[in-house]
Amino acid sequence: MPPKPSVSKLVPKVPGVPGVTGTSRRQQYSASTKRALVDVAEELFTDLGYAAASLDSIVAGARVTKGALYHHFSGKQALFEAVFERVEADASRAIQKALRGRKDPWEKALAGLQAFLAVVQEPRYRRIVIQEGPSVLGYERFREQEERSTFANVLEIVRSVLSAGTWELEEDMLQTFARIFFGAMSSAGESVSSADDPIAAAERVETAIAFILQGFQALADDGVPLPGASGEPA
Amino acid sequence: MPPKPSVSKLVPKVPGVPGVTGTSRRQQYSASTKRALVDVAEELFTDLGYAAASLDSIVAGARVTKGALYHHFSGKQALFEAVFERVEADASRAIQKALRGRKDPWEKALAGLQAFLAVVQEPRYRRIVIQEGPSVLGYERFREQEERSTFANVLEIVRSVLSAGTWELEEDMLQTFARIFFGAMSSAGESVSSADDPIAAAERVETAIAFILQGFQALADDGVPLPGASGEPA
DNA sequence: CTGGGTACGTACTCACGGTATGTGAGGACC
DNA sequence: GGTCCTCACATACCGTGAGTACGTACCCAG
Repeated sequence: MPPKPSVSKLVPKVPGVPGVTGTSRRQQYSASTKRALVDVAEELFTDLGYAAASLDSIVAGARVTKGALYHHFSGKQALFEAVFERVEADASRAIQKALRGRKDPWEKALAGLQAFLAVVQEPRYRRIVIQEGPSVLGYERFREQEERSTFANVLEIVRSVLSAGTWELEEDMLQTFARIFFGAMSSAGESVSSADDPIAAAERVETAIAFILQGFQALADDGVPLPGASGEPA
Repeated sequence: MPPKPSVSKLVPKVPGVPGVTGTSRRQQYSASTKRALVDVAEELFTDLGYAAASLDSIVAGARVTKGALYHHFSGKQALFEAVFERVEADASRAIQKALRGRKDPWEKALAGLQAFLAVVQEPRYRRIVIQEGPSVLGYERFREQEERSTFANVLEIVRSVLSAGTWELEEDMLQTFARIFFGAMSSAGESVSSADDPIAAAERVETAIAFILQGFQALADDGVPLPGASGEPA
């Protein structure tokens, strides 16, 4: 027996800007429902976690059915990836915004650190990227994603800081330092967000990182070469 | 209709040491099946991940039924926790073993670092603890577990190193430093295990960490106090 | 106005975690 | 060495949720 489609319950959903050229109304509707799916998915994944957020509840929240979901995404994991990428992109933008304008490497580093610590506080970033990301995407895909978003920022900062002291060091070693700092900041960020007093904890992290960087400077002043350096410190 | 129990297909499983006192044969059998369940679960969780490893496949591998599983564990998550705790405990023991005997804090730090890097290479540790741990256990429980196993080792090392230079610093700040180093080593460890040349990567990590610690020493020699220090450097 | 294709909706299957209930082998006690 | 009780499982079943097959209404081109 064919399903009874009932009366057309088409509500205009989102009208969209009328003056937009190039996209038909159909495409606008489609993009709108896709966005709605990602929006609801982000919220439910954040609140309940990946496993506990059922597709039924997601499509219900977006006021569509599974047919729509499987039209736009190949499955639950693909939907999660879309959410993941958006959260990561937002985080990356927030950090880059904090970096904009700063010229001094050390100032950049501090600003970047603060922005990163702020991002790690966001529940959606903690849940979707840090907590569920590795498990759902698998480590390989997870690393690939981070590599070209948040980690890229850290790498850039570390590069500018380490090459500031007229050091020239190998790319491998720079990557290693960036990894170390990235991990340090991630872990520190978590401890900040779960601390009783996050503000004080953030300050402690900042002073600790600053202290480490200060040590770098002291070594540079003493003429100690960076490991893997091809040039000599000033 | 009551189930037909068929013929008793009881094979002796594991005889157990006959001379063990205090435990009845029943208890020995029970403990043996429990161990078998955890063994198989560890293997399947490592190879397939938490979600993809079905309870049916686990009980089949252990040659029991779900009745046995639910007699020993309250559910899938509880089984995972048992696996998790064992992997963590093994890792912690491995690190402590590497530390045993070393007296010099710097030597201890290096040995601990090497042991940690070795542990992070193990597939089961990577998969169960790092990858699936936060997602399955939830961040709170995950942190609690790490707090009293692997992280405890790192904390001890950091404490001995930082207090070696006649520094006396606040517990909060020490925790912060330990967190930072723990995260740094975790992240570095991952990059090591996924590198093309893990041995060279491990060496880079060691030199990088050593360089950071060297910076600490340089600052100490220059009379720069550690942040949050109540005492003065020598 | 009419075909075609897109963007869904409907109804279904199957796998998997969890549960209710049965049962037979220890082991304690007399 | 019989009796009885309990523990350590086995069996059969259920609900949920991811994924799928298929149908259909609406938009746009011609």
